[in-house]
Amino acid sequence: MPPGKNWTMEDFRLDPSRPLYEQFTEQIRTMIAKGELEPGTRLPSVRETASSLRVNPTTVMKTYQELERQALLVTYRGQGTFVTREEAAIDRSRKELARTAVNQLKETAKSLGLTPEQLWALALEE
Amino acid sequence: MPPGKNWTMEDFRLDPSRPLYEQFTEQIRTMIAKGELEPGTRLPSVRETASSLRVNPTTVMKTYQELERQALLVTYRGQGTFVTREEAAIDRSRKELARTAVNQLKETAKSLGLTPEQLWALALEE
Amino acid sequence: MPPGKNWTMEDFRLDPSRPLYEQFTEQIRTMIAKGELEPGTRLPSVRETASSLRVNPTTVMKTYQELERQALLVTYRGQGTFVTREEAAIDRSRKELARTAVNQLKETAKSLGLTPEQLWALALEE
Amino acid sequence: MPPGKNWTMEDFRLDPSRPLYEQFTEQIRTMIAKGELEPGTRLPSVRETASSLRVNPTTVMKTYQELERQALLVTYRGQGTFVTREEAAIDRSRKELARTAVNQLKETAKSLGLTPEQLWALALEE
DNA sequence: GTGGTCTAGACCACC
DNA sequence: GTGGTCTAGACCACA
Repeated sequence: MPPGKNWTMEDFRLDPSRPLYEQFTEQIRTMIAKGELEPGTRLPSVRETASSLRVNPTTVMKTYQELERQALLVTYRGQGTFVTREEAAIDRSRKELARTAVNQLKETAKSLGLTPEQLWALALEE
Repeated sequence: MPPGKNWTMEDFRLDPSRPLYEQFTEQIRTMIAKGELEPGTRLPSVRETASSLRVNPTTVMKTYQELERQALLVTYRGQGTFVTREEAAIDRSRKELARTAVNQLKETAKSLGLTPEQLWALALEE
Repeated sequence: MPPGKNWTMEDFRLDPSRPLYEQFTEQIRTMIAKGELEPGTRLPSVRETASSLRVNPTTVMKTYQELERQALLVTYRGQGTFVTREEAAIDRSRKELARTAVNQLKETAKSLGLTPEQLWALALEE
Repeated sequence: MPPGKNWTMEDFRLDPSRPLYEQFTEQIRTMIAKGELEPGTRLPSVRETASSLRVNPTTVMKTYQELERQALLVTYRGQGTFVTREEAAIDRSRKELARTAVNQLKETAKSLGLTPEQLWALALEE
Protein backbone atom coordinates (compact mmCIF):
# COMPACT_ATOMS: atom_id res chain seq x y z
CA MET A 1 0.00 0.00 0.00
CA PRO A 2 1.59 3.26 -1.10
CA PRO A 3 1.60 6.02 1.55
CA GLY A 4 -1.45 8.26 1.53
CA LYS A 5 -3.59 5.65 -0.11
CA ASN A 6 -6.45 3.80 1.47
CA TRP A 7 -7.05 0.08 1.88
CA THR A 8 -9.25 -1.70 -0.60
CA MET A 9 -11.11 -4.95 -0.20
CA GLU A 10 -8.47 -6.67 -2.31
CA ASP A 11 -5.80 -6.02 0.30
CA PHE A 12 -7.29 -8.70 2.54
CA ARG A 13 -8.39 -12.28 2.18
CA LEU A 14 -11.38 -12.69 4.45
CA ASP A 15 -13.04 -15.78 5.80
CA PRO A 16 -16.56 -14.92 7.00
CA SER A 17 -16.45 -17.64 9.61
CA ARG A 18 -13.62 -16.08 11.60
CA PRO A 19 -13.54 -12.78 13.49
CA LEU A 20 -12.78 -9.95 11.11
CA TYR A 21 -10.61 -7.97 13.52
CA GLU A 22 -8.48 -11.06 14.03
CA GLN A 23 -7.92 -11.51 10.32
CA PHE A 24 -7.12 -7.85 9.78
CA THR A 25 -4.67 -8.00 12.67
CA GLU A 26 -2.88 -11.04 11.30
CA GLN A 27 -2.67 -9.72 7.78
CA ILE A 28 -1.49 -6.22 8.68
CA ARG A 29 1.00 -7.85 11.00
CA THR A 30 2.50 -9.91 8.22
CA MET A 31 2.54 -6.88 5.89
CA ILE A 32 4.68 -5.13 8.49
CA ALA A 33 6.85 -8.17 9.11
CA LYS A 34 7.43 -8.59 5.40
CA GLY A 35 8.24 -4.90 4.97
CA GLU A 36 5.34 -4.08 2.70
CA LEU A 37 4.32 -1.51 5.27
CA GLU A 38 7.51 0.37 6.08
CA PRO A 39 8.38 1.79 9.47
CA GLY A 40 6.89 5.25 9.90
CA THR A 41 4.13 4.74 7.33
CA ARG A 42 0.89 6.39 8.29
CA LEU A 43 -2.10 4.06 8.24
CA PRO A 44 -5.50 5.19 6.94
CA SER A 45 -7.68 6.50 9.73
CA VAL A 46 -10.17 4.28 11.46
CA ARG A 47 -13.06 6.03 9.78
CA GLU A 48 -11.54 5.92 6.32
CA THR A 49 -10.66 2.27 6.71
CA ALA A 50 -14.07 1.38 8.04
CA SER A 51 -15.84 2.97 5.09
CA SER A 52 -13.46 1.72 2.42
CA LEU A 53 -13.59 -1.83 3.76
CA ARG A 54 -17.35 -1.56 4.48
CA VAL A 55 -16.76 -2.66 7.99
CA ASN A 56 -17.83 -1.47 11.41
CA PRO A 57 -15.48 1.23 12.85
CA THR A 58 -15.19 -0.68 16.09
CA THR A 59 -13.77 -3.60 14.14
CA VAL A 60 -10.99 -1.39 12.80
CA MET A 61 -10.37 0.14 16.21
CA LYS A 62 -10.00 -3.28 17.75
CA THR A 63 -7.51 -4.17 15.04
CA TYR A 64 -5.37 -1.08 15.54
CA GLN A 65 -5.48 -1.42 19.31
CA GLU A 66 -4.36 -5.01 19.14
CA LEU A 67 -1.44 -4.08 16.91
CA GLU A 68 -0.52 -1.23 19.24
CA ARG A 69 -0.49 -3.72 22.08
CA GLN A 70 1.99 -5.75 20.04
CA ALA A 71 4.06 -2.53 19.66
CA LEU A 72 3.81 -2.70 15.88
CA LEU A 73 1.73 0.46 15.60
CA VAL A 74 1.97 3.76 17.46
CA THR A 75 -0.72 6.41 17.62
CA TYR A 76 0.06 10.09 17.89
CA ARG A 77 -2.99 11.93 19.08
CA GLY A 78 -4.43 14.13 16.44
CA GLN A 79 -1.98 12.90 13.81
CA GLY A 80 -2.92 9.32 13.23
CA THR A 81 -1.60 5.81 13.51
CA PHE A 82 1.84 4.84 12.20
CA VAL A 83 3.93 1.73 11.76
CA THR A 84 6.47 1.72 14.54
CA ARG A 85 10.06 2.86 13.85
CA GLU A 86 11.34 0.42 16.48
CA GLU A 87 12.87 -2.21 14.22
CA ALA A 88 13.37 -4.42 17.25
CA ALA A 89 9.63 -4.76 17.68
CA ILE A 90 9.26 -5.73 14.06
CA ASP A 91 12.02 -8.26 14.33
CA ARG A 92 10.45 -9.75 17.41
CA SER A 93 7.17 -10.04 15.53
CA ARG A 94 8.85 -11.80 12.60
CA LYS A 95 10.44 -14.30 14.90
CA GLU A 96 7.25 -14.89 16.78
CA LEU A 97 5.39 -15.60 13.56
CA ALA A 98 8.08 -18.04 12.55
CA ARG A 99 8.17 -19.73 15.94
CA THR A 100 4.43 -20.15 16.09
CA ALA A 101 4.33 -21.78 12.68
CA VAL A 102 7.22 -24.09 13.47
CA ASN A 103 5.88 -25.01 16.89
CA GLN A 104 2.50 -25.91 15.50
CA LEU A 105 4.13 -28.25 13.05
CA LYS A 106 6.22 -29.80 15.80
CA GLU A 107 3.14 -30.22 17.96
CA THR A 108 1.21 -31.94 15.21
CA ALA A 109 4.14 -34.21 14.47
CA LYS A 110 4.47 -35.13 18.12
CA SER A 111 0.76 -35.81 18.49
CA LEU A 112 0.99 -38.28 15.61
CA GLY A 113 4.12 -39.87 17.03
CA LEU A 114 6.26 -38.64 14.15
CA THR A 115 9.32 -36.49 13.75
CA PRO A 116 8.81 -33.21 11.85
CA GLU A 117 10.68 -34.76 8.91
CA GLN A 118 8.38 -37.76 8.85
CA LEU A 119 5.36 -35.47 9.01
CA TRP A 120 6.69 -33.46 6.10
CA ALA A 121 7.18 -36.61 4.09
CA LEU A 122 3.67 -37.83 4.94
CA ALA A 123 2.17 -34.55 3.73
CA LEU A 124 3.89 -34.93 0.38
CA GLU A 125 2.84 -38.54 -0.18
CA GLU A 126 0.83 -39.49 -3.23
CA MET B 1 -7.66 -46.00 26.24
CA PRO B 2 -8.08 -49.76 26.75
CA PRO B 3 -11.37 -51.16 25.47
CA GLY B 4 -14.21 -51.14 27.96
CA LYS B 5 -12.69 -48.30 29.93
CA ASN B 6 -14.10 -44.85 30.14
CA TRP B 7 -12.48 -41.50 29.44
CA THR B 8 -11.14 -39.52 32.34
CA MET B 9 -10.47 -35.83 32.54
CA GLU B 10 -6.76 -36.57 32.11
CA ASP B 11 -7.35 -37.89 28.62
CA PHE B 12 -7.92 -34.38 27.32
CA ARG B 13 -6.08 -31.12 27.53
CA LEU B 14 -8.75 -28.45 27.52
CA ASP B 15 -8.50 -24.76 26.83
CA PRO B 16 -11.55 -23.09 28.37
CA SER B 17 -11.52 -20.31 25.77
CA ARG B 18 -12.22 -22.63 22.85
CA PRO B 19 -15.29 -24.74 22.08
CA LEU B 20 -15.15 -27.98 24.00
CA TYR B 21 -16.64 -30.12 21.27
CA GLU B 22 -13.98 -28.85 18.90
CA GLN B 23 -11.17 -29.79 21.24
CA PHE B 24 -12.65 -33.20 21.91
CA THR B 25 -13.01 -33.71 18.19
CA GLU B 26 -9.40 -32.79 17.49
CA GLN B 27 -7.99 -34.88 20.28
CA ILE B 28 -10.00 -37.99 19.57
CA ARG B 29 -9.08 -37.53 15.94
CA THR B 30 -5.39 -37.60 16.72
CA MET B 31 -5.86 -40.59 19.04
CA ILE B 32 -7.34 -42.43 16.09
CA ALA B 33 -4.71 -41.17 13.67
CA LYS B 34 -1.97 -42.21 16.07
CA GLY B 35 -3.49 -45.65 16.54
CA GLU B 36 -4.20 -45.25 20.25
CA LEU B 37 -7.82 -45.94 19.43
CA GLU B 38 -7.82 -49.00 17.22
CA PRO B 39 -10.27 -49.67 14.38
CA GLY B 40 -13.42 -51.31 15.69
CA THR B 41 -12.97 -50.06 19.23
CA ARG B 42 -16.21 -49.06 20.89
CA LEU B 43 -16.16 -45.59 22.35
CA PRO B 44 -17.70 -44.92 25.75
CA SER B 45 -21.38 -44.07 25.32
CA VAL B 46 -22.51 -40.50 25.04
CA ARG B 47 -23.98 -40.55 28.53
CA GLU B 48 -20.98 -42.23 30.15
CA THR B 49 -18.63 -39.79 28.51
CA ALA B 50 -20.79 -36.85 29.47
CA SER B 51 -20.83 -37.81 33.10
CA SER B 52 -17.19 -38.84 33.37
CA LEU B 53 -16.02 -35.65 31.66
CA ARG B 54 -18.65 -33.58 33.51
CA VAL B 55 -19.98 -32.22 30.32
CA ASN B 56 -23.40 -32.03 28.72
CA PRO B 57 -24.47 -35.06 26.64
CA THR B 58 -25.19 -32.87 23.65
CA THR B 59 -21.62 -31.64 23.67
CA VAL B 60 -20.39 -35.22 23.42
CA MET B 61 -22.92 -35.95 20.70
CA LYS B 62 -21.74 -33.03 18.66
CA THR B 63 -18.22 -34.39 18.96
CA TYR B 64 -19.18 -37.90 17.88
CA GLN B 65 -21.33 -36.65 15.04
CA GLU B 66 -18.58 -34.44 13.74
CA LEU B 67 -16.16 -37.36 13.74
CA GLU B 68 -18.78 -39.47 12.03
CA ARG B 69 -19.04 -36.87 9.28
CA GLN B 70 -15.29 -37.23 8.90
CA ALA B 71 -15.85 -40.98 8.51
CA LEU B 72 -13.65 -41.75 11.50
CA LEU B 73 -16.49 -43.07 13.64
CA VAL B 74 -19.47 -45.25 12.79
CA THR B 75 -22.64 -45.44 14.84
CA TYR B 76 -24.74 -48.57 15.06
CA ARG B 77 -28.27 -47.87 16.20
CA GLY B 78 -28.88 -48.88 19.74
CA GLN B 79 -25.40 -50.35 20.08
CA GLY B 80 -23.01 -47.49 20.29
CA THR B 81 -20.29 -45.63 18.47
CA PHE B 82 -17.19 -47.31 17.10
CA VAL B 83 -13.91 -46.37 15.48
CA THR B 84 -14.28 -47.09 11.77
CA ARG B 85 -12.75 -50.24 10.33
CA GLU B 86 -12.09 -48.41 7.06
CA GLU B 87 -8.36 -47.92 7.38
CA ALA B 88 -8.46 -45.74 4.28
CA ALA B 89 -10.48 -43.12 6.14
CA ILE B 90 -7.94 -43.13 8.95
CA ASP B 91 -5.07 -42.81 6.53
CA ARG B 92 -6.78 -39.91 4.82
CA SER B 93 -7.20 -38.25 8.17
CA ARG B 94 -3.52 -38.69 9.05
CA LYS B 95 -2.46 -37.18 5.77
CA GLU B 96 -4.89 -34.33 6.11
CA LEU B 97 -3.52 -33.48 9.53
CA ALA B 98 0.01 -33.56 8.14
CA ARG B 99 -0.87 -31.52 5.09
CA THR B 100 -2.66 -28.86 7.07
CA ALA B 101 0.31 -28.40 9.36
CA VAL B 102 2.79 -28.29 6.50
CA ASN B 103 0.66 -25.96 4.41
CA GLN B 104 0.27 -23.52 7.25
CA LEU B 105 4.01 -23.38 7.62
CA LYS B 106 4.46 -22.89 3.91
CA GLU B 107 1.82 -20.15 3.91
CA THR B 108 3.49 -18.31 6.75
CA ALA B 109 6.85 -18.59 5.07
CA LYS B 110 5.46 -17.28 1.82
CA SER B 111 3.68 -14.37 3.48
CA LEU B 112 6.99 -13.32 5.04
CA GLY B 113 8.79 -13.72 1.74
CA LEU B 114 10.88 -16.63 3.02
CA THR B 115 11.43 -20.24 2.07
CA PRO B 116 10.27 -22.82 4.61
CA GLU B 117 13.92 -23.49 5.42
CA GLN B 118 14.60 -19.83 6.10
CA LEU B 119 11.51 -19.67 8.28
CA TRP B 120 12.69 -22.68 10.23
CA ALA B 121 16.09 -21.08 10.75
CA LEU B 122 14.50 -17.82 11.85
CA ALA B 123 12.42 -19.65 14.45
CA LEU B 124 15.57 -21.20 15.93
CA GLU B 125 17.52 -17.94 16.10
CA GLU B 126 18.85 -16.59 19.40
CA MET C 1 -32.06 -67.71 -1.42
CA PRO C 2 -32.60 -71.43 -2.08
CA PRO C 3 -35.30 -73.01 0.10
CA GLY C 4 -34.07 -74.46 3.35
CA LYS C 5 -31.05 -72.25 3.41
CA ASN C 6 -30.45 -69.46 5.84
CA TRP C 7 -29.71 -65.80 5.22
CA THR C 8 -26.16 -64.60 5.27
CA MET C 9 -24.84 -61.10 5.80
CA GLU C 10 -24.23 -60.82 2.05
CA ASP C 11 -27.93 -61.03 1.31
CA PHE C 12 -28.45 -57.51 2.61
CA ARG C 13 -26.87 -54.14 2.04
CA LEU C 14 -27.01 -52.38 5.38
CA ASP C 15 -26.60 -48.73 6.24
CA PRO C 16 -25.81 -48.40 9.98
CA SER C 17 -27.48 -45.02 10.12
CA ARG C 18 -30.95 -46.32 9.28
CA PRO C 19 -33.16 -48.67 11.28
CA LEU C 20 -32.20 -52.26 10.57
CA TYR C 21 -35.72 -53.66 10.65
CA GLU C 22 -36.71 -51.08 8.05
CA GLN C 23 -33.91 -52.08 5.72
CA PHE C 24 -34.61 -55.78 6.12
CA THR C 25 -38.27 -55.12 5.42
CA GLU C 26 -37.55 -53.17 2.26
CA GLN C 27 -35.07 -55.65 0.93
CA ILE C 28 -37.10 -58.75 1.61
CA ARG C 29 -40.04 -56.95 0.08
CA THR C 30 -38.18 -56.34 -3.15
CA MET C 31 -36.91 -59.94 -3.18
CA ILE C 32 -40.53 -61.04 -3.11
CA ALA C 33 -41.64 -58.47 -5.66
CA LYS C 34 -38.84 -59.50 -7.98
CA GLY C 35 -39.66 -63.18 -7.57
CA GLU C 36 -36.37 -64.16 -5.97
CA LEU C 37 -38.41 -65.40 -3.04
CA GLU C 38 -41.15 -67.47 -4.58
CA PRO C 39 -44.69 -67.77 -3.23
CA GLY C 40 -44.88 -70.46 -0.60
CA THR C 41 -41.18 -70.37 0.27
CA ARG C 42 -40.52 -70.88 3.95
CA LEU C 43 -38.40 -68.17 5.53
CA PRO C 44 -35.72 -69.02 8.09
CA SER C 45 -37.04 -68.78 11.64
CA VAL C 46 -36.65 -65.67 13.68
CA ARG C 47 -34.03 -67.28 15.88
CA GLU C 48 -32.02 -68.70 12.98
CA THR C 49 -32.13 -65.41 11.16
CA ALA C 50 -31.17 -63.43 14.24
CA SER C 51 -28.12 -65.55 14.87
CA SER C 52 -26.98 -65.85 11.27
CA LEU C 53 -27.32 -62.11 10.73
CA ARG C 54 -25.91 -61.34 14.20
CA VAL C 55 -28.88 -59.22 14.97
CA ASN C 56 -31.31 -58.88 17.83
CA PRO C 57 -34.28 -61.31 17.55
CA THR C 58 -36.71 -58.49 18.15
CA THR C 59 -35.34 -56.80 15.03
CA VAL C 60 -36.19 -59.85 12.95
CA MET C 61 -39.61 -60.16 14.57
CA LYS C 62 -40.40 -56.57 13.76
CA THR C 63 -39.39 -57.22 10.16
CA TYR C 64 -41.58 -60.29 9.76
CA GLN C 65 -44.52 -58.61 11.48
CA GLU C 66 -44.29 -55.62 9.21
CA LEU C 67 -44.24 -57.86 6.14
CA GLU C 68 -47.21 -59.81 7.48
CA ARG C 69 -49.07 -56.54 7.87
CA GLN C 70 -48.37 -55.91 4.20
CA ALA C 71 -49.80 -59.36 3.47
CA LEU C 72 -46.54 -60.48 1.87
CA LEU C 73 -45.80 -63.07 4.55
CA VAL C 74 -48.07 -65.47 6.38
CA THR C 75 -47.24 -67.29 9.60
CA TYR C 76 -48.63 -70.74 10.39
CA ARG C 77 -48.27 -71.37 14.09
CA GLY C 78 -45.77 -74.04 14.82
CA GLN C 79 -44.74 -74.33 11.18
CA GLY C 80 -43.04 -71.07 10.39
CA THR C 81 -43.31 -68.04 8.19
CA PHE C 82 -43.92 -68.30 4.44
CA VAL C 83 -44.11 -66.05 1.42
CA THR C 84 -47.79 -65.54 0.64
CA ARG C 85 -49.38 -67.54 -2.19
CA GLU C 86 -51.74 -64.63 -2.87
CA GLU C 87 -50.23 -63.35 -6.09
CA ALA C 88 -52.55 -60.35 -5.88
CA ALA C 89 -50.78 -59.14 -2.76
CA ILE C 90 -47.45 -59.44 -4.47
CA ASP C 91 -48.70 -57.59 -7.50
CA ARG C 92 -50.05 -54.83 -5.30
CA SER C 93 -46.68 -54.59 -3.62
CA ARG C 94 -44.87 -54.33 -6.95
CA LYS C 95 -47.13 -51.56 -8.09
CA GLU C 96 -46.81 -49.72 -4.82
CA LEU C 97 -43.03 -49.83 -5.05
CA ALA C 98 -43.21 -48.51 -8.57
CA ARG C 99 -45.68 -45.78 -7.70
CA THR C 100 -43.69 -44.60 -4.73
CA ALA C 101 -40.55 -44.28 -6.80
CA VAL C 102 -42.32 -42.49 -9.61
CA ASN C 103 -44.20 -40.17 -7.27
CA GLN C 104 -41.03 -39.16 -5.48
CA LEU C 105 -39.46 -38.22 -8.76
CA LYS C 106 -42.54 -36.25 -9.74
CA GLU C 107 -42.52 -34.48 -6.37
CA THR C 108 -38.89 -33.50 -6.69
CA ALA C 109 -39.46 -32.26 -10.22
CA LYS C 110 -42.43 -30.20 -9.12
CA SER C 111 -40.58 -28.71 -6.18
CA LEU C 112 -37.87 -27.51 -8.58
CA GLY C 113 -40.43 -26.18 -11.02
CA LEU C 114 -39.48 -28.74 -13.66
CA THR C 115 -41.24 -31.45 -15.59
CA PRO C 116 -40.06 -35.01 -14.91
CA GLU C 117 -38.40 -35.00 -18.33
CA GLN C 118 -36.50 -31.81 -17.54
CA LEU C 119 -35.43 -33.25 -14.20
CA TRP C 120 -34.17 -36.38 -15.90
CA ALA C 121 -32.18 -34.29 -18.35
CA LEU C 122 -30.72 -32.18 -15.53
CA ALA C 123 -29.55 -35.31 -13.73
CA LEU C 124 -27.68 -36.47 -16.80
CA GLU C 125 -25.95 -33.14 -17.47
CA GLU C 126 -22.16 -32.96 -17.60
CA MET D 1 -40.31 -14.91 0.69
CA PRO D 2 -39.69 -11.23 -0.09
CA PRO D 3 -36.56 -9.78 1.51
CA GLY D 4 -37.05 -8.33 4.96
CA LYS D 5 -40.03 -10.53 5.63
CA ASN D 6 -40.11 -13.37 8.08
CA TRP D 7 -41.08 -16.99 7.61
CA THR D 8 -44.56 -18.05 8.55
CA MET D 9 -45.82 -21.48 9.39
CA GLU D 10 -47.36 -21.69 5.93
CA ASP D 11 -43.93 -21.58 4.33
CA PHE D 12 -43.24 -25.14 5.42
CA ARG D 13 -45.07 -28.43 5.18
CA LEU D 14 -44.13 -30.34 8.30
CA ASP D 15 -44.41 -34.01 9.07
CA PRO D 16 -44.32 -34.39 12.87
CA SER D 17 -42.77 -37.86 12.61
CA ARG D 18 -39.55 -36.63 11.01
CA PRO D 19 -36.84 -34.36 12.42
CA LEU D 20 -37.87 -30.74 12.05
CA TYR D 21 -34.39 -29.45 11.23
CA GLU D 22 -34.16 -31.98 8.42
CA GLN D 23 -37.42 -30.85 6.89
CA PHE D 24 -36.50 -27.19 7.19
CA THR D 25 -33.17 -27.98 5.59
CA GLU D 26 -34.74 -29.77 2.64
CA GLN D 27 -37.38 -27.17 2.06
CA ILE D 28 -35.09 -24.16 2.26
CA ARG D 29 -32.74 -26.05 0.00
CA THR D 30 -35.38 -26.45 -2.66
CA MET D 31 -36.42 -22.79 -2.27
CA ILE D 32 -32.84 -21.85 -3.08
CA ALA D 33 -32.56 -24.38 -5.89
CA LYS D 34 -35.81 -23.14 -7.37
CA GLY D 35 -34.69 -19.53 -7.13
CA GLU D 36 -37.41 -18.44 -4.70
CA LEU D 37 -34.62 -17.37 -2.37
CA GLU D 38 -32.22 -15.36 -4.48
CA PRO D 39 -28.45 -15.27 -4.03
CA GLY D 40 -27.46 -12.70 -1.45
CA THR D 41 -30.83 -12.66 0.27
CA ARG D 42 -30.60 -12.33 4.02
CA LEU D 43 -32.49 -15.02 5.88
CA PRO D 44 -34.55 -14.13 8.96
CA SER D 45 -32.37 -14.33 12.04
CA VAL D 46 -32.23 -17.47 14.11
CA ARG D 47 -34.27 -15.90 16.89
CA GLU D 48 -36.89 -14.39 14.60
CA THR D 49 -37.30 -17.66 12.80
CA ALA D 50 -37.49 -19.59 16.02
CA SER D 51 -40.25 -17.43 17.40
CA SER D 52 -42.23 -17.12 14.18
CA LEU D 53 -42.10 -20.87 13.58
CA ARG D 54 -42.61 -21.58 17.31
CA VAL D 55 -39.53 -23.69 17.39
CA ASN D 56 -36.38 -23.74 19.50
CA PRO D 57 -33.51 -21.50 18.34
CA THR D 58 -31.11 -24.44 18.33
CA THR D 59 -33.33 -26.24 15.87
CA VAL D 60 -33.09 -23.30 13.50
CA MET D 61 -29.34 -23.08 14.02
CA LYS D 62 -28.92 -26.71 13.15
CA THR D 63 -30.81 -26.05 9.94
CA TYR D 64 -28.74 -23.03 8.99
CA GLN D 65 -25.48 -24.76 9.86
CA GLU D 66 -26.36 -27.78 7.79
CA LEU D 67 -27.11 -25.58 4.80
CA GLU D 68 -23.86 -23.74 5.41
CA ARG D 69 -22.00 -27.03 5.25
CA GLN D 70 -23.66 -27.59 1.90
CA ALA D 71 -22.30 -24.17 0.86
CA LEU D 72 -25.80 -22.86 0.18
CA LEU D 73 -25.72 -20.33 3.02
CA VAL D 74 -22.97 -18.04 4.28
CA THR D 75 -22.88 -16.54 7.73
CA TYR D 76 -21.29 -13.19 8.45
CA ARG D 77 -20.44 -12.75 12.10
CA GLY D 78 -22.80 -10.43 13.86
CA GLN D 79 -24.67 -9.63 10.67
CA GLY D 80 -26.72 -12.64 9.81
CA THR D 81 -27.07 -15.55 7.43
CA PHE D 82 -27.33 -15.08 3.67
CA VAL D 83 -27.99 -17.18 0.59
CA THR D 84 -24.62 -17.73 -1.07
CA ARG D 85 -23.69 -15.66 -4.08
CA GLU D 86 -21.74 -18.63 -5.50
CA GLU D 87 -24.14 -19.69 -8.21
CA ALA D 88 -22.00 -22.77 -8.80
CA ALA D 89 -22.92 -24.12 -5.37
CA ILE D 90 -26.58 -23.62 -6.12
CA ASP D 91 -26.25 -25.34 -9.48
CA ARG D 92 -24.48 -28.25 -7.86
CA SER D 93 -27.30 -28.51 -5.36
CA ARG D 94 -29.95 -28.53 -8.11
CA LYS D 95 -28.15 -31.27 -9.94
CA GLU D 96 -27.66 -33.28 -6.81
CA LEU D 97 -31.37 -33.13 -6.05
CA ALA D 98 -32.14 -34.24 -9.58
CA ARG D 99 -29.58 -37.01 -9.55
CA THR D 100 -30.73 -38.39 -6.24
CA ALA D 101 -34.32 -38.59 -7.43
CA VAL D 102 -33.35 -40.19 -10.73
CA ASN D 103 -30.95 -42.64 -9.13
CA GLN D 104 -33.54 -43.78 -6.63
CA LEU D 105 -35.92 -44.52 -9.43
CA LYS D 106 -33.22 -46.39 -11.35
CA GLU D 107 -32.31 -48.36 -8.24
CA THR D 108 -35.89 -49.36 -7.61
CA ALA D 109 -36.31 -50.37 -11.23
CA LYS D 110 -33.16 -52.44 -11.13
CA SER D 111 -34.08 -54.15 -7.87
CA LEU D 112 -37.37 -55.21 -9.48
CA GLY D 113 -35.62 -56.37 -12.63
CA LEU D 114 -37.24 -53.69 -14.75
CA THR D 115 -36.06 -50.84 -16.91
CA PRO D 116 -36.99 -47.34 -15.71
CA GLU D 117 -39.52 -47.16 -18.55
CA GLN D 118 -41.15 -50.43 -17.48
CA LEU D 119 -41.28 -49.18 -13.91
CA TRP D 120 -42.92 -45.97 -15.02
CA ALA D 121 -45.50 -47.94 -17.00
CA LEU D 122 -46.17 -50.21 -14.03
CA ALA D 123 -46.80 -47.20 -11.80
CA LEU D 124 -49.43 -45.92 -14.20
CA GLU D 125 -51.27 -49.22 -14.58
CA GLU D 126 -54.92 -49.60 -13.61
C1' DG E 1 -28.41 -6.78 17.06
C1' DT E 2 -26.13 -11.33 15.18
C1' DG E 3 -24.70 -16.36 15.45
C1' DG E 4 -22.30 -19.95 18.54
C1' DT E 5 -21.71 -22.78 22.60
C1' DC E 6 -23.25 -24.99 26.56
C1' DT E 7 -26.36 -26.75 30.20
C1' DA E 8 -30.25 -29.43 32.10
C1' DG E 9 -33.49 -32.33 31.17
C1' DA E 10 -37.53 -34.52 28.45
C1' DC E 11 -38.97 -37.74 25.07
C1' DC E 12 -38.41 -40.91 21.21
C1' DA E 13 -37.04 -44.93 18.26
C1' DC E 14 -34.06 -48.67 17.94
C1' DC E 15 -31.61 -52.84 19.56
C1' DG F 1 -29.12 -50.03 27.14
C1' DT F 2 -27.94 -46.98 22.80
C1' DG F 3 -27.94 -42.56 19.94
C1' DG F 4 -31.06 -38.62 18.17
C1' DT F 5 -34.15 -34.70 18.53
C1' DC F 6 -36.10 -30.97 20.82
C1' DT F 7 -37.03 -27.47 24.42
C1' DA F 8 -35.91 -23.57 27.55
C1' DG F 9 -32.85 -20.61 28.69
C1' DA F 10 -28.01 -18.81 29.99
C1' DC F 11 -23.79 -16.79 28.47
C1' DC F 12 -20.34 -15.29 25.14
C1' DA F 13 -17.86 -12.95 21.24
C1' DC F 14 -18.49 -10.28 17.24
C1' DA F 15 -20.21 -6.27 14.42
